[in-house]
Amino acid sequence: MSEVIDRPLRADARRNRERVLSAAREVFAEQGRDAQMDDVARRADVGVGTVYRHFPTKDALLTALSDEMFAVVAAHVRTLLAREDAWEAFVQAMWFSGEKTAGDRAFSEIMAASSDLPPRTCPGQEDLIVTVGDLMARAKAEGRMRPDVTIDDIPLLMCGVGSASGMVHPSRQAWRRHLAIILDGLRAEAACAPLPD
Amino acid sequence: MSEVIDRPLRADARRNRERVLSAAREVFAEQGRDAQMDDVARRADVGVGTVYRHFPTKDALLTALSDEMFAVVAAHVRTLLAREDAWEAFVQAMWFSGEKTAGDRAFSEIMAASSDLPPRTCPGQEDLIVTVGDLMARAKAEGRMRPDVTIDDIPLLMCGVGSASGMVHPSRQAWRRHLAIILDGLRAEAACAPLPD
DNA sequence: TACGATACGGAACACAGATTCCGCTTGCCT
DNA sequence: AGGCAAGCGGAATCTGTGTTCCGTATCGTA
Repeated sequence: MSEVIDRPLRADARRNRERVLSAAREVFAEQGRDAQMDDVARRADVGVGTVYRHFPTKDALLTALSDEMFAVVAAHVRTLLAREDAWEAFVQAMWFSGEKTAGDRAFSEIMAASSDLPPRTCPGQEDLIVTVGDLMARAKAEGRMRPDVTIDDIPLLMCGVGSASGMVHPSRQAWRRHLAIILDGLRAEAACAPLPD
Repeated sequence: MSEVIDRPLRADARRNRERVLSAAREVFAEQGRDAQMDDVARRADVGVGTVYRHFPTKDALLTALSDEMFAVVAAHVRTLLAREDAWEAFVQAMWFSGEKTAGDRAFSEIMAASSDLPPRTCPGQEDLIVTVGDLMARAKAEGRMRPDVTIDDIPLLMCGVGSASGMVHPSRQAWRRHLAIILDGLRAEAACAPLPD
């Protein structure tokens, strides 16, 4: 057992940690997961060494950012649970996720990552699954959502919206059209045949 | 002007070129565009040098494969033009593209590539655009397809299906559910509000 | 069969980008 | 103010891959 007593960070260290995180958010959102650690350091106005002091590896940094993203989305969606109209709440949840996903290249890439290691789950992600699952159950009960969709289909759909969002397209924000089509396809009336499988 | 008289390849060279192409098809389809040239060479049972003799660069190889893919899809879709029912033909075209895209990781990655260079176009791709565009126009005229979709939306949607197809999902071939939802969302009756933009 | 041109294999090289290392600086505590 | 552990910067290192090079093998022709 190594002693994991995390003594409070020194003031400058705490500050730098924040700088690194926020620089990383920007850099990875813009350039995707292939952005370089040096860029992050430069944007944070800090040496690479400092980045590595706070995040032992590039992957750790990306993981931190991704977990954070999930947490943000999960928190927002949780506030939608109170809505009377579950279908409407679900739709809002999707738009919010889309907004976040389409605006963050690294995040969509990470979601799409198929090859990578056993798919790790973070609290935010689990929370999201539960919350959205709840909305879906209610929306189906309302008769507004097609009954054959599953919570498992949602990450897939959002991942699609995210990865496509970087493509060239006459209209910026083409992802909105993409998501609108999907949402229309999820309505109860849209189901003209049961989903395969 | 350099003399581009391409004398016929020597017999063994022609054979090797095929081997390389077919190995590359497999390797890149399985592992995505990050697969290594060495792997391609090994699978083709050939030295790396040989791979490079036929394709001056990894990118050239990927481009060749991608062009080929577009050509295959375009050719198939072209045969659908004869169908009476344009909406049905369009649906078939989408399923065929999905089949091809979902089965080829590198291809979906290339389609999703946003950062990469000015988006190059190959004959197959242009043909595809024309052909699918025609089907769409007719399907709209039939009153079966929502009028606010554009040909420009299609690559986006397919790209989404492709990138999501690698995700973990209880059902293999989850991409079929994904595409089914999108197709339902493209029907004329599904449009409950015009697409954004 | 012999010869020259083509093609081949794969070790060696080059480069990019992640990660480490260590002498120097700075915050915190007495 | 002084001491020192915690942090910092960024040059140097290490590693994984694309690409080149050249001696050798093979093909096609006379």
